Amino acid sequence: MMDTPLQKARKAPESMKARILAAARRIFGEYGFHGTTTRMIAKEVGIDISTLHYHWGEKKDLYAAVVVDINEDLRRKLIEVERLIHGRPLGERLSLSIDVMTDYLFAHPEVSNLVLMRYLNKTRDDVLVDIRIPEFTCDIARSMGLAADKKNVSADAKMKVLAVMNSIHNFISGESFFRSIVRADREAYIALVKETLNFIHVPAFTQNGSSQNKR
Amino acid sequence: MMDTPLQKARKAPESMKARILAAARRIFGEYGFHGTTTRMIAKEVGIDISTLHYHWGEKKDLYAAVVVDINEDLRRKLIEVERLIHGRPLGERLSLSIDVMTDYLFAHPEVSNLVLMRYLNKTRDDVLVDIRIPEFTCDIARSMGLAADKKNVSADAKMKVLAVMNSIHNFISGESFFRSIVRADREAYIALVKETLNFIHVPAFTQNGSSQNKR
DNA sequence: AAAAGTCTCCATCAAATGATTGAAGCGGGG
DNA sequence: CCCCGCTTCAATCATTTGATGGAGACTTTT
Repeated sequence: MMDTPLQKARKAPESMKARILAAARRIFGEYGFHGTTTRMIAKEVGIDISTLHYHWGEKKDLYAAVVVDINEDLRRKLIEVERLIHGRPLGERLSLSIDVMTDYLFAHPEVSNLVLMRYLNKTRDDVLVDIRIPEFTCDIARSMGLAADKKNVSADAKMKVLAVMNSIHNFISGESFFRSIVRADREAYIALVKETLNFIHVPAFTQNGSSQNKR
Repeated sequence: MMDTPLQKARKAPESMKARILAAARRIFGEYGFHGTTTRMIAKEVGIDISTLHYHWGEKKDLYAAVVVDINEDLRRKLIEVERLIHGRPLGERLSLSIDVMTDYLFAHPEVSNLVLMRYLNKTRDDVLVDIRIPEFTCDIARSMGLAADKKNVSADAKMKVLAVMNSIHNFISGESFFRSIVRADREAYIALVKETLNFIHVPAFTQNGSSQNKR
């Protein structure tokens, strides 16, 4: 006997609220805040817009939840990476971080999209969310040996971290665009991204003058 | 005797069509395609929306015109930079390019914004414009000595150029955000950006292995 | 000075969009 | 079995938004 649509939804392993959030991540990540309509998200989940509003309230509240969600994911991943690279020499730390973060972000491109959109696009209705990037930046700076502790990080060190982070996000978010330029399939493109990121960043951080951080 | 509003507009040095385009650059650059309404642009110019539609037709046509406009500006600037750096050694070429392009883009941040948005945000209504980035990429690759001619540029070389270009655009577009992180005023931030870009990119392109391009 | 052309605005429309309301479906506890 | 809370949806509302028509102001042409 067939399930009614309602029963089907009930049986879903994820709650409706979580399913909406997941869909919102994808759509907001693809089209941005103003480019996304609540109807687009509802359609992606296969529900009515009133159900969406029932669970999340206003559009901007849902968007705020999405931003918090991806920030949490990003934080978890960064902690994981920090553990992984602990104790290795700087060049290796950087190379490994690039490798792991690139793989992660290619699997979750909406993270890069939303991070980048967050400081590129202004939003007419100001959505107030605590963005965690400043905090992450300090963490990474310490982890890369650019600062002694995460409280006292120089502007210079922060800028270097931002440069590395952004260059990764850029290649993820611009995938479709850049792939058409270099004419590569997905796999080849990912390899190219890693190669390029290593080419650009490793020499800068391992050159003489910052080699005291190597160990 | 006071001029009527109409007479005042007539006397404007720029044509109404050009004024609308200039305002559209700013607003589209700030809020993106969907985040911008024709009313916002009209208000910025101080005119009625019907006047805007009279000169430019549909919203997407105006947006397309803006993209073409910034691409033309960017092309001109790149040619200028190419002339400026001609004949110098690679490290100097790169450093000088960063300096000049950074100054230019900080004076016209909507250029960076629109370029980045172009390959980040999808647009619901597909605006079809020939984006010139692929062409620029090849030009710069040749200019940087990464390719013999602009017809045969390897994927590898293109990726390196894209990495450099994007890192500049990023620091311009994210100015307000990044400045709050590093707590710098505009002038100090610009200096930090140049310093960071040189720190990141110069070693990569002047290290042993690519020094044959140094000449 | 009349006519034609150009440009601008006011009023208005139709569609899209964010949001709400009330009714109905569904499941669990009495 | 029936009530009750939780969830979902169809219908609907109010506002925003892209776009247009027509009248009026100004300039140029005749």
